[in-house]
Amino acid sequence: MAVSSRSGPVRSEAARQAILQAAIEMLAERGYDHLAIEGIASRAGVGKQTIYRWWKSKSAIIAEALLEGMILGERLEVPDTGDVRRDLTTWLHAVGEVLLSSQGEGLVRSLIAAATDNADVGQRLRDAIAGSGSGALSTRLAAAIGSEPHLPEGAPIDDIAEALVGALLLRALSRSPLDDHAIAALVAVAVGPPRA
Amino acid sequence: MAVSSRSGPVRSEAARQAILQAAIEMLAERGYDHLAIEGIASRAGVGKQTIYRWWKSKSAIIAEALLEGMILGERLEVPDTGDVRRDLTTWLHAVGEVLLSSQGEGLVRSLIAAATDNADVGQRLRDAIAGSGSGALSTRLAAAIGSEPHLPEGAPIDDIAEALVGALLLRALSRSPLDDHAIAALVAVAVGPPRA
Amino acid sequence: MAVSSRSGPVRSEAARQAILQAAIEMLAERGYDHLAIEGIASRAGVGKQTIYRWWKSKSAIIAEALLEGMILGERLEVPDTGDVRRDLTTWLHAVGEVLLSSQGEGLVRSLIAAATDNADVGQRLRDAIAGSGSGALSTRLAAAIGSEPHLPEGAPIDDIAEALVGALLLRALSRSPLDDHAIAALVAVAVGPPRA
Amino acid sequence: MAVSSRSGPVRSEAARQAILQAAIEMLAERGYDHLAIEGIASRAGVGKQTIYRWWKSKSAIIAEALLEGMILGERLEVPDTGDVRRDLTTWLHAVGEVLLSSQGEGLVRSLIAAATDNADVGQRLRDAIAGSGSGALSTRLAAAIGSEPHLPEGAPIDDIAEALVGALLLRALSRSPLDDHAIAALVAVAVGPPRA
DNA sequence: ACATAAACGAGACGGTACGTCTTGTCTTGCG
DNA sequence: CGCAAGACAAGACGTACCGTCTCGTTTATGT
Repeated sequence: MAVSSRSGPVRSEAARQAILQAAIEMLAERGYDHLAIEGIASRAGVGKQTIYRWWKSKSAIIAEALLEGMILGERLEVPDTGDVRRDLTTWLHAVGEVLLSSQGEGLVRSLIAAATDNADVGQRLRDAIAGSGSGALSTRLAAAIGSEPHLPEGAPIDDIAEALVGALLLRALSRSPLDDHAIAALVAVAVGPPRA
Repeated sequence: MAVSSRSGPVRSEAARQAILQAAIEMLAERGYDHLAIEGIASRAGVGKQTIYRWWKSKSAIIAEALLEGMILGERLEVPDTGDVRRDLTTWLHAVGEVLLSSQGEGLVRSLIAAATDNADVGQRLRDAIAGSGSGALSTRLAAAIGSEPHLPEGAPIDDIAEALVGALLLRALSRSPLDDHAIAALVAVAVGPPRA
Repeated sequence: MAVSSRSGPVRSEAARQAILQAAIEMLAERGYDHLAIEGIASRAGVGKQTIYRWWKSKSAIIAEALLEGMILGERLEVPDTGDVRRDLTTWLHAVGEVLLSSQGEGLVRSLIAAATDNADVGQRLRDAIAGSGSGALSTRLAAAIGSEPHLPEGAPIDDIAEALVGALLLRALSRSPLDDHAIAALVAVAVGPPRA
Repeated sequence: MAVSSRSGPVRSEAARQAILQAAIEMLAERGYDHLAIEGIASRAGVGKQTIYRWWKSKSAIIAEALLEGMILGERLEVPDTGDVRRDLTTWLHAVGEVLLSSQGEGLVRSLIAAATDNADVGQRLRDAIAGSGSGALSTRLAAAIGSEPHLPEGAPIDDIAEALVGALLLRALSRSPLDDHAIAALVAVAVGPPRA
């Protein structure tokens, strides 16, 4: 004898998808602070009220899109060849390219801007990159425990990952290129100086 | 025998100061994205055109105020007692309080938001905290070279400082509190695990 | 079986009225070129966009108010006692007072200024005064056909009316008072010299 | 032993001419209400203060240019062939062309707009057209006294001229074309119906 | 099947802020 | 001391969005 609470139509999944899709497209195109709810509604073919009914702010839309993996996708997975220095180096090169690419330039900063007024975005941004899933940075570092000077048993894996990601954000904010030298230095910070 | 390039009135220093002052006050009060140029002009008793004549955007105003030390001031200097672990711990406690305080909450995120559309702000933010002046983090770490496991001769001081600051920004974005455990972990990332 | 062309909210008649009312009040108070759209919006308790949505310029607002009879009203009707000379004289005295009165001073010139960038205003201004409704000048002259030297069968009634109104506008522009002598002369121009 | 009343340079005639010239050019190009004092100063190569020092408003500049004959020039002189009907017809055709021409379109309305906030402009506008110099309308009508039905001895010449000019202004304001029919009607108003 | 009622698209509304333009005054240094 | 140049406080311009609110239409239940 389950009772339904009300009659009438349910939330339109098509509208939800269209909104998220329009949001991430326009985020990439115009950046977070030229992203307008009216623009999203118009591009998604949706009334503004449909957005306001389900989300509190535009940052909440971004947070949801981020959670669904619609933004960063799998572009930033850390490889695992067994050699953690090589893997980190490879990954940092990939990240560096995203930071500089025409589509990524601005995207990362846009996400930071979104995080600025929505803690969820910040958390999901951190989890998505440093987090503990498969392909995530923490996981990769954990697998290397014992093999590098800075990664003894009990090393603060999560904090190392966080510091690494933080350093990348800082570079994104100051538009410093992530060149070979910087990459080597970051690897050294994370796992220790190369053996002689 | 300097020659002046033109005649006519000269930039009003009083107006410049009033604008910067009004900007940082309102930044602290209302956050970066409720900071309005009209509001700054009105609070500074200045015409809008006087702002647009000299700055390209509100983030440029913040960048200039930051450069003049009107925002972070000397609140974030790293102490130097000779014991780098103790000094970092003390400093991180101070930073943690700024991040949580009613006046600092939002201020750091506001600066990040400003950095989001102005590379200068990002650079000055980094320099102001990680930079190499007296009382700056890099300087303090350099002084400790040789005394800690992660700080041998040739350690990538600047990158360590950057990673530390980045980690703090990331915590600011995700509103993670900077508790004793996190502080200890960050110290370990920077200078290595405590000796037995 | 009329079909509506779209769904959604409908134009607010209250806002429209408030805008027209505010516009004519401020026109009388401050004159056409100190009439600001922002001022109208503010006095009408309306957003600026609500004005721009429906009118192209401030002169279009004046044109509409004029069309609705909100400005000149019935102040300028030509009387009809059967004696066209007496009627014109009476009417010109009334017009002269409007031109000189504190509320009319400026109002007529303001309407001329509005006509300056909106043909509709010019047309409605002409129609409202010279036009062919009941109480209008043309009508009164037509009724007098055959009774005066300049008004034989086939006289160019409309052009006489237009010339008369034009002469009044020219006096308004040059701030020449409309004294008894001028009135008599204008009557003579319109209907001919008095009989001996 | 003439004494000068003060030291220092004297009003620059070159600047005065440049200002008047720039003003009438821009008046023709952009219309009275897009005519900006800054624009005049800039085009004339003059400081704004030099304008404000000598004129109270932009309409005063127009008034002065009008007085000097820099605007209407001799374009509107009434011919005198001895046949007043023909002369008026010719003149009205010329006026009609000015009203419709690309350079005159707007110019007349601009002058009306200027008259709107400067009685001098109105007066000079009337005098320049209806006035009593050689080639002026009143003069031409006076010469025809006795030869036409509406022009007996003692006819109100000045008022007829004024009514005619007023009718033209009204047509300029309402953008009514001055076609052959209208011209014939105006001639009839001024001098009476054509003889059978 | 029908009534109910929520979700929808559209978009008008009162507002705030934008970045630009112009006003009239003031300031500086040249001639 | 007149002038060209131009900074200044003030404030209106017309545009872009905000978040709320009405419309009229379109579904999905519950009766």
